[in-house]
Amino acid sequence: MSKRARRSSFPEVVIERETDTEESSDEEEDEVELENDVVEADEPDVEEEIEERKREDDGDSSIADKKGKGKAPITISLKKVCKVCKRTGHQAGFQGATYIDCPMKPCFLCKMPGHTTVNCPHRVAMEFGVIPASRKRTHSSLDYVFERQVRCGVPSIKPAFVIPDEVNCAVIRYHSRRVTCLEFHPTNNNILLSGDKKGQLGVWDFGKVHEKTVYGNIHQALLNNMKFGPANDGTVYTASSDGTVSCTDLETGFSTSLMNLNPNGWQGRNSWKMLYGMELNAEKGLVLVADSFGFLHFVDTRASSKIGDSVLIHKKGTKVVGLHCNPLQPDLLLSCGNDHFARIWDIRRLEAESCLHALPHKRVVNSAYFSPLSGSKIVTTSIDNRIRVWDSIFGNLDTPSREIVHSHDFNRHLTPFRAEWDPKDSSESLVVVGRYISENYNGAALHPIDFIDISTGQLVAEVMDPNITTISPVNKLHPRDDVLASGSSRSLFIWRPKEKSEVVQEKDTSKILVCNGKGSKKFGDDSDNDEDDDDDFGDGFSSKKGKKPKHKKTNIVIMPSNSSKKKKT
DNA sequence: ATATCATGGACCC
DNA sequence: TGGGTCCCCTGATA
Repeated sequence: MSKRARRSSFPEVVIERETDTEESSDEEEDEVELENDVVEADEPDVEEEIEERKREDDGDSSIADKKGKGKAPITISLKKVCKVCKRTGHQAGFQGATYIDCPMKPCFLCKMPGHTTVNCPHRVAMEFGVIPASRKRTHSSLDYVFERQVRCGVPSIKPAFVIPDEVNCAVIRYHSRRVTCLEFHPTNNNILLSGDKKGQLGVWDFGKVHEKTVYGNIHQALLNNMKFGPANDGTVYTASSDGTVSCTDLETGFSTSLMNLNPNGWQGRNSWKMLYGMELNAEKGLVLVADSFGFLHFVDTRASSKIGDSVLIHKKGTKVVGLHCNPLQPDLLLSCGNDHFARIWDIRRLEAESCLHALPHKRVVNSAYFSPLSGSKIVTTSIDNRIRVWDSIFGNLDTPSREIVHSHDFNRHLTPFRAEWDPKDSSESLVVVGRYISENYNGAALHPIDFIDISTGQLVAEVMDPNITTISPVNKLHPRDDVLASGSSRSLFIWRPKEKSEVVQEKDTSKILVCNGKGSKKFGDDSDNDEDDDDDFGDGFSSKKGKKPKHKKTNIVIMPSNSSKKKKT
């Protein structure tokens, strides 16, 4: 009790010397256990003790003598130490399902010093975790023009957003590594393609749930991007960190390599080229693909070979992570990368330094997309935890027209977060993006998927499922249906609006597939009687944080990986 | 319950 | 500019 009271009286940043009696009695106990080996005299304060330990580590002579007397060196942990800043007096980490930030670090959400996530103004606000920065140039002449001449053409009542907020079906541990990208089939409404870190390509008919295929022979490393062939929707183009672009027939899995940037194999990391962003130009029959050294390459789809010279489009030696062509003017190319810029190019006049606009960011830009219908807006996701909206008509592109603070931190073990447009939203304002930071939902730490109205900066909806305890960085909204596909770790989820899914659920009873041999072993015995399988989804769902999630009754079908995946090699 | 690891980018000099 | 070091809300596996 006294500990807690004292902590709450702390100033936010300063840590006082440890003089608390209760704490020091703890220390003494520890020291007794340590046989008074290291700290004997007057109680030094903690920092001094740490110093002493350091000196010991460095082989300070007097301590070394002590060691020489046969006593084993002892590392003491007098107090609980913050795992983030290694100081005492506080601890960062989960308390139940709530994460306590280290007060010595800048806010984990907005990156500003002086407060933590718990009392971050961007979290305390109504929008809860998402708040817009104030609009720039609020009374410019452009705004006046917009209000007078354009607003009247825009329907005054925005159509209500339909949010797919309930998991309708899923494949648990579909992939053997984390999902890196998702793509809906352009004509078949129930087909979802997924790429993973290993380079495998998944084809899933989520209408039939069980119909799924994994092609494992296309790439050797991360499948970073894919696009359907514009002329033939039975083929898909893929770009990978193995440095190749492939074209794969979805029926047969037969795949041809169109380009290989590492023809001589592994020559060290300084020369190994990886492909990230990819885009198609149907008109010209081109695949545009960008590598990890800042270069853009062209592949002729008809000749199946690289053509033309590569062009440096981002700072030399930095990764270009995203490419997107303007939906109305396909010659306009948007690129983004690790040099903290998103850039707009005209591919008809493309050469180094020829970019039309450079959109500066504070950190790496994970993604940059033109708005899907008019192409007049741009949404970028940057690892400074901000989503930026740039307006090419009503803004000057020098500064974003809006910045939205949103938790989507970089983590080397996660697929980078990307805010994705809703292609069905005629107002071009709805965006979906996964959230990194967790929230305590009835005792479970969950990472929701956020729907943000970028015209207001407001959080329209946050969707989560108590059974999805992992972060969902990969999300895609269906081009025609009210469906959200999300990739979370190795699993895929299909979300639909609640009412609709309940109707469907009555008809079809097997909505969740559990793959992977180990998972299936645990549940293999129950696989036949899917009447009362409401205990668990599979061990991919077991929660580390907080209490085990309780959830509604769901039917589970367990498919051992070797039988369910017809892996073509 | 707990330890280990995978391994990209920031940041510092 | 390049090498060394650090890393927090992971997630799978031992």
